[in-house]
Amino acid sequence: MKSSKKSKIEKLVDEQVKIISRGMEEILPLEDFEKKIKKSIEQNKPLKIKFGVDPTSPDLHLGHAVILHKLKQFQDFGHIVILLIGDYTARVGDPSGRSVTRPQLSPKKIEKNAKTYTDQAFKILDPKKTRIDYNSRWFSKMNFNDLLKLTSKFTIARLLERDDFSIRYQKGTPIFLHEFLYPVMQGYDSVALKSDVEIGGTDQKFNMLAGRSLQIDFGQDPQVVITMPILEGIDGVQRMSKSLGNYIGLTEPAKEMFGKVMSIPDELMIRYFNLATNLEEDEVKKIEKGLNDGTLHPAEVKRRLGREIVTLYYDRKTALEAQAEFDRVFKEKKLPSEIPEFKVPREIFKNSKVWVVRLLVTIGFAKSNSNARRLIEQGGVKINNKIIKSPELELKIKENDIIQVGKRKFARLVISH
RNA sequence: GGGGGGGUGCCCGAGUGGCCAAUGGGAGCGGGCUGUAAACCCGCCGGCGUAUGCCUACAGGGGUUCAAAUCCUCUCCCCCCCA
Repeated sequence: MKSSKKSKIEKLVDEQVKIISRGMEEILPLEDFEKKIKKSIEQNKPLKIKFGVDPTSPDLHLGHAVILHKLKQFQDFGHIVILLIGDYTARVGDPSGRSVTRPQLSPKKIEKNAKTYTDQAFKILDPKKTRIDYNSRWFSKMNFNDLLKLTSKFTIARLLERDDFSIRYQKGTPIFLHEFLYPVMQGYDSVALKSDVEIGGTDQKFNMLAGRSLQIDFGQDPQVVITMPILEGIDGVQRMSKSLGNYIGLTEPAKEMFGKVMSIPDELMIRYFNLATNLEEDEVKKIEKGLNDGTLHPAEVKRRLGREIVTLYYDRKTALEAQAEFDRVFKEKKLPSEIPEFKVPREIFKNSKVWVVRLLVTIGFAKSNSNARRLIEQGGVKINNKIIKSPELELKIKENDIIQVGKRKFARLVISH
């Protein structure tokens, strides 16, 4: 009797651990994780899963979604997710990319960003099992004494272990003192929240482990650290990020999403299936096999990937429409079904004609006259599907003329009076 | 506090008096090939309405010179070594 009950709990533990383990990079340490899950089941008490959020760039993309999906799995098991808005740490600035001096964000702006962030996150997360907190809640009350106490728990050598610090140190790029404090602060967040698990990208490993050691110092049961792989952006090389411009945003229109997926390198497809869709492992294995033995055409597989991803954020129907639109524009080279309108102001007309270069700049398809000239000289500009050959051209434009730059920029002209 | 080395275009990085709007690579952009994939090939990559022309640019100010990214000087910033 007693033993069968115990094994039932163990089965539950195994199940949770198995699902959570899928697609993650590391669980540190695994034994602690099993213990925590077990305790949670036995006492029927959900675990607190912490995820730190930077309110400076509120646009979420598929890279963030990797973690959000994992958090959702925790929620499905009944655990509580804490989205910790790093409003206070945002003022410190992330240690990476020191050349960019971040503008100080006003509390209002931070609040707005946080709202945008959580709205997007709830495309995946269950709001009922999510708590939102702000780390200014504890940091703004701290004094210098508290800070000293905290910092005395870390050594420089330990901080220098961290990858990006040691690289910068070796390269001779400056590391500022306040940047050193970043892991300390993130670590203290875990203490303040008494978190059971912290989850983040592999780049956050050090900071999250700092949380563990601080919690021990504060006499708490240390959190388990789960690191998730960092998804490459659509360039296939660098991590997906807004500033690198290689991202697929969660709120992007379905057509954009689909199109961007189609432009990722083939080698990345399986990784995207694993990290950015909900397909079962076995299914992904099948696809991988098909690709390898040539029974599946890569282009077809990529279309499927596009559909899966769009379906996740919209629905099946929208995904199919996005695919149809893609075929229409890029396979059949037809005009998109919807073309954004641009008002052509009267001032740029001269004797009822418009200089092409000026037109391109006015509607924002070229950064400068020189840029517009180059585009034309290189044959990248079409009006009503006819290539413009001379940058000197003055043209008579009519309502609804279609201007195209490159393969994907279209505009329908509207003449304002 | 003392000594040394640096700051160049989106990034890396050459250039140490004229031939420098500044070699090269990366990123980006346009074209070709294709499956808007990758790889590859060609071209562009400060601005100015039409220019063997002008303007703005090599951390910032001042100066030398017919001529400066390059020399001098002051200021600011970064790195290293010693204390």
